[in-house]
Amino acid sequence: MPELPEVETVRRTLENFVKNKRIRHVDVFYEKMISNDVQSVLIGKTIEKIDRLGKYLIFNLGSHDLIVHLRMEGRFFLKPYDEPRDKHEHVIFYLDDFTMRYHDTRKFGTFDLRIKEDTYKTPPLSLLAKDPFEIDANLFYERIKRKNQAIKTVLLDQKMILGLGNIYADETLFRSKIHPAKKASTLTKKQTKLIIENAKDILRESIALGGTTIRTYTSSLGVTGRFQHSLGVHQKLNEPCPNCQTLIEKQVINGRSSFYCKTCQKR
DNA sequence: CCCGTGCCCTGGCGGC
DNA sequence: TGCCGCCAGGGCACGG
Repeated sequence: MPELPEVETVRRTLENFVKNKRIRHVDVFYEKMISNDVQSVLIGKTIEKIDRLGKYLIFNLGSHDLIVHLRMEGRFFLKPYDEPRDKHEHVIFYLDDFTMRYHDTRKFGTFDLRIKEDTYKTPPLSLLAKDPFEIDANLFYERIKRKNQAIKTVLLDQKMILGLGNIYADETLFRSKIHPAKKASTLTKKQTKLIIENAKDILRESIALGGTTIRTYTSSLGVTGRFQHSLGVHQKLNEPCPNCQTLIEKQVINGRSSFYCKTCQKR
């Protein structure tokens, strides 16, 4: 599941190859992903650059932006024009001299076209909070105090704090020694600041290692992340805690699997 | 407004 | 070996 570090890795890698390339043609094999009118706008546009906001990629096409969310399994591959289509390739962009193909086994990914002026003024991007690098700790604490949800749920809420998904939320709470089911409103200011600092550290470390390659999600373009070797608790049910050897437990919180050490992480 | 639930989708896995 | 049912999960719609 690509979170901020994985999406940043994709952005950096992909931009190297497709920057200043023109979209000559687009084939869509799953209509729910891109509608016909969107498709026609894309043709003839040049990919000027690729930005990222949280887990969204923003392809700058001059007058328009194409906003892409990879969700769980979305990936881009670069292939020659004549390479046969894989059954999970749902959108093929024919660029100047090769194709950029959107591959997504679960078809959860999304494409949204906006005229440039609207990109950051309209949903989904207009609704997003700031990421851990930009967020104001005092304001975040004020908002967290009024939340009746578990802190894990709050960290996954992109309107509260941007860029964390299930992996990095679990790891942030582990490093902060806070139980994922702890009510957000009971956190101290000190704990809130600790969460932000640890989230920054973890995201930075992961970006430096090319993200996390776990289970379903491997990046494309030959990039294999290495942060999975740094994980403390996520997906480590019944493995010993790296701090105290207590076996890692799992609890479903608001429908999301949450891994934690019951000894290190206080409720 | 706030919060919880179900949905989207399909490969992979456990159980028999 | 084969088949069935269930699970994973980010964001959003919906309902209490």
